[in-house]
Amino acid sequence: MPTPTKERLTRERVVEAALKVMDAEGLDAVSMRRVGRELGVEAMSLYNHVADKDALLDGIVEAVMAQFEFPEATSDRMEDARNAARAWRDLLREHPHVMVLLSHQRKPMTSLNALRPMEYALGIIRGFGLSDEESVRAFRAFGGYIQGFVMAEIAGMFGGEKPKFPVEDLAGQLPVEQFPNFITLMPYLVECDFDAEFEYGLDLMLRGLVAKISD
Amino acid sequence: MPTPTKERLTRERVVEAALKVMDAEGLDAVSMRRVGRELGVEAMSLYNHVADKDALLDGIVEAVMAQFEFPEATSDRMEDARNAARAWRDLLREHPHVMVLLSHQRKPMTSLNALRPMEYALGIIRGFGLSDEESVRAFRAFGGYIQGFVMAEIAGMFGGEKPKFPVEDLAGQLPVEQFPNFITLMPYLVECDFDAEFEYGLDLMLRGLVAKISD
DNA sequence: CTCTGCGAACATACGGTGTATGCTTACAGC
DNA sequence: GCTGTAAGCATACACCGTATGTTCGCAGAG
Repeated sequence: MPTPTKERLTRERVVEAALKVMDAEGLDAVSMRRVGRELGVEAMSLYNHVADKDALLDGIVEAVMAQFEFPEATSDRMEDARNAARAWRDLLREHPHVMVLLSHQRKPMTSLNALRPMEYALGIIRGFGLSDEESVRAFRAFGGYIQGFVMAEIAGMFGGEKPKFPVEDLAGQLPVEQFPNFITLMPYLVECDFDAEFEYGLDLMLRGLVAKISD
Repeated sequence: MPTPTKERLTRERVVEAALKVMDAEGLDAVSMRRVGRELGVEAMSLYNHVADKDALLDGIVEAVMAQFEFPEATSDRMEDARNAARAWRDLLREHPHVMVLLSHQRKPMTSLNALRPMEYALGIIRGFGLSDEESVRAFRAFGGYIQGFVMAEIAGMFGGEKPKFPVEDLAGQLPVEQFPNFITLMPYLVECDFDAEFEYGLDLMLRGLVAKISD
């Protein structure tokens, strides 16, 4: 057994360390030097296992995808769909900073680990009995919704707990006559029960889907 | 009249230059030095008009929001909703890199310019006759979908034209028995008519909404 | 007109970043 | 034990955000 204190570097260990740093200190903290330090190694040593920083970031995304927890199937297709959506949301929320990485990706992900959750979701959607083409469309629509919702959730666009919508600052200086809807809805805009809101939008899409199917 | 070649710097001019650089060369190109050069000025001069780089990036987001083009109202609520969604998508696609900025925002936007499109959308949704609380939920659901779809679209997650899904590379090495759905749907996953797909998901949500209303 | 005051623009410097290049070290196979 | 090879390291470069201190140009006062 080799000395465990000086275990060899591997691509996996490098990516894992980078993910750890990102989760703990944010995306900006993920520098080659910082990740190296996390592993007790100089920055340049990482390049023996990772082409460049972009490749490292890609590795992080892949590693996160690999953590997707496949929900158990139930007897209810609707519930399966909901569970899959929830699992995807949970995963994104567990690693909030991957959202930024996803948002400036420039190519589809192709690693098996990244594809497996996709395969899983496609299976569920096909179960609804849509045509192949429409299955793909529904898949993308749901994917878009989930990702977009979580992005807004994480980014704090919905107000909610995090920084709280600065109503008091705003309400005063807002030209009332120009923002009637905003002002009327302010009480509900200020707070946000993320779970409930997520389920609401999910329900919207699912209802639309069954409506489309029964055409 | 002051010499036009040496016009004074303003916050507006700085932000505008930064937006121009971002659109033309990407987000990474937006550095204080680069923006300064765009204006024929040293990097540090920018700090007379912008607190720091984060404030500059916030300014970019705000400037983009201000470009939102409000569609004319029609006699059809559904069509109005669709038009608003399309306008929002168009705006995001015109400045693809703001997506990244939106995704690591940490607070709601509060400038009037940023709020105006929101006010507009809230008005349309309230027109459907939902309760105040439900109007907000629907607003967030739609917003999530649109943003998420465009993010996936821009990021190239859908394959489509940009880098084309590397099917040939993938199809060969895919463990076929583990990815039956993926392989079956591959033809539709490879190509993507973004406009049509966007409309499909939008339709899904709108149908769900009317279904919910007629409960 | 000069003088003054003040904000805008600049110059410099510091500690950080990604990574190209070349060196050193340690281990695998003979 | 010797050697080839790859892993890890040290150095260096260009660029980054920005703190700090200086200089410049113009507005208003006398």
